[in-house]
Amino acid sequence: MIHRNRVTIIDVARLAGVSKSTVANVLNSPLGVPIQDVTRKRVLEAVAELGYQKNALAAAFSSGRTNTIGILLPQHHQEATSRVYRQFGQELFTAVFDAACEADLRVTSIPNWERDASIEALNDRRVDGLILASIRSRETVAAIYASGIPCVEISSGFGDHLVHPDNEGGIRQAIEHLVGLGHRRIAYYRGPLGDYFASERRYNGFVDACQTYRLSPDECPVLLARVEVTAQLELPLGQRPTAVLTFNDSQASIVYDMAQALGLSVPDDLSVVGFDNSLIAELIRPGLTTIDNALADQARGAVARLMTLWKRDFAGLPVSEAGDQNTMTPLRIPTRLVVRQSTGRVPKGV
Amino acid sequence: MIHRNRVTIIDVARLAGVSKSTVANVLNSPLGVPIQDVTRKRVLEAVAELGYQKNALAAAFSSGRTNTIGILLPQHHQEATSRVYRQFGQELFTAVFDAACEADLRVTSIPNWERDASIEALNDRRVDGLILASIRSRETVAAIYASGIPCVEISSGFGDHLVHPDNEGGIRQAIEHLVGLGHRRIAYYRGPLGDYFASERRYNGFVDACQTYRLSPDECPVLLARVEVTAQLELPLGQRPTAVLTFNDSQASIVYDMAQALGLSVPDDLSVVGFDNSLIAELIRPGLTTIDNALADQARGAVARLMTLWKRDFAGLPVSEAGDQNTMTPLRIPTRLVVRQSTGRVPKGV
DNA sequence: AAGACAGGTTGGAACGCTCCAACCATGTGA
DNA sequence: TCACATGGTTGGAGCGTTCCAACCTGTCTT
Repeated sequence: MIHRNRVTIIDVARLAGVSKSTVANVLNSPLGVPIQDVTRKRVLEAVAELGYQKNALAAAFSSGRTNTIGILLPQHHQEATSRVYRQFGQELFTAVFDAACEADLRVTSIPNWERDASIEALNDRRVDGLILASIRSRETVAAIYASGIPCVEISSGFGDHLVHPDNEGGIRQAIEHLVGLGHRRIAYYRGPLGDYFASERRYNGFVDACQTYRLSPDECPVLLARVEVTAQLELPLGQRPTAVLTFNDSQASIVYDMAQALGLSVPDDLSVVGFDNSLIAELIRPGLTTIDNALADQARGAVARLMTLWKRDFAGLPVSEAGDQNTMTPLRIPTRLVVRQSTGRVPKGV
Repeated sequence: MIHRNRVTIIDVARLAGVSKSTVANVLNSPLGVPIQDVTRKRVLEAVAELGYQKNALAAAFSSGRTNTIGILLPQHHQEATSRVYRQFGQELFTAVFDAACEADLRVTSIPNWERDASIEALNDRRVDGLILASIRSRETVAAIYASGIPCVEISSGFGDHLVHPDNEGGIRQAIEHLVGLGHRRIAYYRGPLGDYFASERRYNGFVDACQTYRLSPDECPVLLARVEVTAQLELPLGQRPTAVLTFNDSQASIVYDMAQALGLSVPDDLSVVGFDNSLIAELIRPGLTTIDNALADQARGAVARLMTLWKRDFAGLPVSEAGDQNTMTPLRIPTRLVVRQSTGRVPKGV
């Protein structure tokens, strides 16, 4: 070990002619310990003169708080995981990172967890809390909650502390947009994804919105497989959907490809709406109209939630205290419609 | 502080009937301390029985080693930063993360650095080393090196320890591919990016490759601005480039848009080749032929380099020891041509 | 005058590891 | 027999903070 002889709090104390406790009080002043202005000034001068830097490691060890959030991304490693899918995790990481920075917290990515079930390894005190992203295994989530580390889930729904986009509302916004353009035959391509939390919510949102806007279920089929989409698009005008709403942007790009194969133009013959406003929506042509899932807001919400859990933890209350409404209520983040070029008025003759 | 009464190494020692040093020796066995099999067994049983988990924080504090790599992504925060650009940083983070996992290391993302020049804040002992990604400020890099934290640069070239893709070789592969398809008029869209490390290398690679393949500089213009690209593509067949090679994938998608605006089909009228094999290359249509920058290999290389720096540090040698060839030589990672649908045979009649 | 109290400061224990010098057997060569 | 190495184990110092009870010095209250 190469302990370059660093300046410690004691050196500062000596130079300033005070005790190390006083130095600590000055440096951690937000804690509310009163200090005379003269003293504070002397200490700060000594700090500046010696170029003192707090040893974050020692502080963390002593206090038990690391000011670090761990983030668990789903199946980060699996070779089979497609790049588009990883993309979501990466965007989420960035969003959490930015939110954490605003709160002066650090972020680390936690490895390997789903593969070797090494959830206990989380317990090594390196993080004060966890953010779980889009986890699909109920057991995993349960085990993590059981470990006692404060944690918040984003885009999944197994545990106590949830943050997710307003999936139903987002779908409603999409339908509203399409209805406004004259569409009545709107298919929902639910896609092959089964076990996502969002999948179910969005599906429910679709059914609800159809009722709200008095769209007949016959005219608004829910499609599960690619062949079904193709079959629908092959129907003659007047019978085929004039718009397809998809579970996420990646599915929308699949619809693009199918439409092209059938000689249908987006948006002239077919309007397409995605969900998430991921990078792909920006990149594919025509630009995809989609529902922004407000990832940055989700992340901010998750970080804030984590911080309230800490505060409560600090006050000594049990985490699962019943009746603590404001932390147990899922945080639902408003979505926003982003209109690009993939949606247009319903074709003439419908 | 909520010190849940956790199991410590001393509890294990007591149960196993040995000293805590012995427990430590068993648990850190790779260090080469010899231990009797009976003892090891007893200790491990005690560990299992008590469910002992090493307090990583205490270990880090005591040893001064955190087994954590910090990664500095460029301009992470700036609002103006485009999503496509962030994408690179995100992919890099993932690549480093994966590489670090293989080496049993953690990764944290370091905030705010370019904005408030808080490089000293890196010195808080939270990380053992740094990976700098595509930094554009020579001063920043110099300051970080000066701080004494071992660090390796990816895709920039200011300091002592570099990892970068074989930019020249990649461009050569691209040219070779195009020449093989019959192209002679190959434009290089260098784009507006000025101060990237890779920018210069790739440009040099282009000039070299043109010489190698005896392509005349007149027929192979280097384009800096969009208007120049448009001007070139407006020339009649026989005079206009039949292929455009771009500095990166994002530029290639711009060329797509310009070609479409001019009624040129990719790849029938115009072949396009990108660089990086980023997500965008996969997503845009037609799929973009591009040079894979082997980010995963770059990351692995960077992590490995960092580890050799630690080893050397540990041996007490000065970091900037002259003549240490194998750590001072930049690591050049081979690239790979990825052929998709954006390249085809040169149009008839050229 | 004595007590209570507030503002400001202090000393030292505690955190749970790592690391090292020292130690104890036992075997080996001279 | 002694010196010496070798395998295995141990006790204790040290890391640099945080946190708390205690303390000091005034001022206010009764």
